[in-house]
Amino acid sequence: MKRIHHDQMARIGRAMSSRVRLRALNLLAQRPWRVSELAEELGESVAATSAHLKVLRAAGMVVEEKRGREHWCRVEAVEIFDLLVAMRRVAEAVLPELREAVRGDADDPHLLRVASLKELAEDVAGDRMALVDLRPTAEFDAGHIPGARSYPAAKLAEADLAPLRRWERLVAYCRGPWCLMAREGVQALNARGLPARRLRAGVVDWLAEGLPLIRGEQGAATEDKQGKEDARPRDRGPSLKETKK
Amino acid sequence: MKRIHHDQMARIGRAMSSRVRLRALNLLAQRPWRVSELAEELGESVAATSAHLKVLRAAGMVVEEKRGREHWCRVEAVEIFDLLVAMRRVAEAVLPELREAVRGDADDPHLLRVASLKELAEDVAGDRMALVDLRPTAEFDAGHIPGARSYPAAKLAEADLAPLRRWERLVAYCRGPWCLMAREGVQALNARGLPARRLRAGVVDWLAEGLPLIRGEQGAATEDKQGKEDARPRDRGPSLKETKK
DNA sequence: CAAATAATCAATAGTCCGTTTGACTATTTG
DNA sequence: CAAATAGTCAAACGGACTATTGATTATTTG
Repeated sequence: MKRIHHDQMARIGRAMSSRVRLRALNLLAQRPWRVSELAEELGESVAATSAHLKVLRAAGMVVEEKRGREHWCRVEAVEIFDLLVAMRRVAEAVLPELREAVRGDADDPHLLRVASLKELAEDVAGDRMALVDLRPTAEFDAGHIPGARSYPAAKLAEADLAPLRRWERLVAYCRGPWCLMAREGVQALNARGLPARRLRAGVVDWLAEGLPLIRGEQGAATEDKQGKEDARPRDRGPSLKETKK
Repeated sequence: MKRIHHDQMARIGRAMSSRVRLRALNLLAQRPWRVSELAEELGESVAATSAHLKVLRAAGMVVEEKRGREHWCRVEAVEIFDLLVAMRRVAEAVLPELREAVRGDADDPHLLRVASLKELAEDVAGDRMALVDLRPTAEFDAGHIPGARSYPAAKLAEADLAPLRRWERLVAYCRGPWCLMAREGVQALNARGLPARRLRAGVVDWLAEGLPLIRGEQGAATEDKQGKEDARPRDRGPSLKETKK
């Protein structure tokens, strides 16, 4: 009886034992993706991506929904956000290379040191600080930290930053602690005279803390809001529909 | 740069992608073990166990210390307890077989329904309830829930249960939610007229909640405390000593 | 209905895992 | 120092994993 349980749990471990699948999971934690879209972002072939998604689905970590000829994949179980954070914490605590990277991060003068995300939420709610979401529009729309403004890193150069100049404290976040966009985005903001700092946490950390996200566009940032209107919102539904054994 | 991080994290996933390694991790979370001792408990050859431990060490999840000709292995990073719990929660939420097992568990009349472990800690501290640790003595000595009394499941039949008769509420726990000892132990206690219930949580859950364990024997339960005096205490030290690349 | 699109599937080849076996190293004990 | 003990290591074998290729299915569009 005991064996079965660990056998099952090993499927979760296996799902998270590949670089590609972990990257995919992190992307899927931001918003639902189509298979080919994901493949492109990952730099993998569609067939390979499809196979990886099959493993993730078999482990129940990703759910797929067919819409016409497109297959939309998403992370559904909220427990997975906790797992991703717990795993990252272990990796950062235990693997020499990552420990060093974390130590280097701590020296980054652009990094915001924050006691807790809840406290940050209060600062934002009290308008004592502006929160900038650097992720692509589709990810912002699928779910962002309350009060955040969308300034996609890719379009920062042409963005009108005037609305941001009235805050003394400016904090930017993106997909997570290892995401390059935040580093580059913060530098770009600084170069344009804005005192922005980088938040290590992303929406995954936010959800793992039990804090709520806000869905839907609200942009107001880049005037051209670009297509992507088909990016369906994250649906934190009651349960997974199928795991197709 | 991003690739490296996910590559590293994948090592953690890989370490947890095998049934045997997961069982080993769960045992190592209870107390430090010697290699051959672990091999026997797992029902695997020493060589195979050694190989698995090598993987776990490479992932930084287990540390080894040589004492004479014996190699003692243990889980050192506290973050790992969180990870084990998070992973179990995902597995139970997402995998059909385990969801069913959990549902079945909920119907178990012997299962204690408890709001939070902290509340349980208060009940035990206030002497409104007795806590019984069913694990082997060595594991109890390496770390147990404060207030728990050691009644190893293996020796319940010969144990003197008289000291337990003065409580109306009796709760037993063991290695974790899937451990057979708790089920059998609770039945044995009930058979002998004690109104014991089973606690789903084990010491891993306890630690993941940030609650403290107590170390050292205090037995008083079975008069013969059996050898095992060499089982060294869990050492929640500052960091891992080496990962030997 | 034919063409185009989105994705899966099946077969293949190369790689990586996990176990076993027997040899080897280090340490203790007589 | 020889024998016993505790583990690791190297080779080998079978099985599983991953990426690629080309074929196949389902759906939409013209």
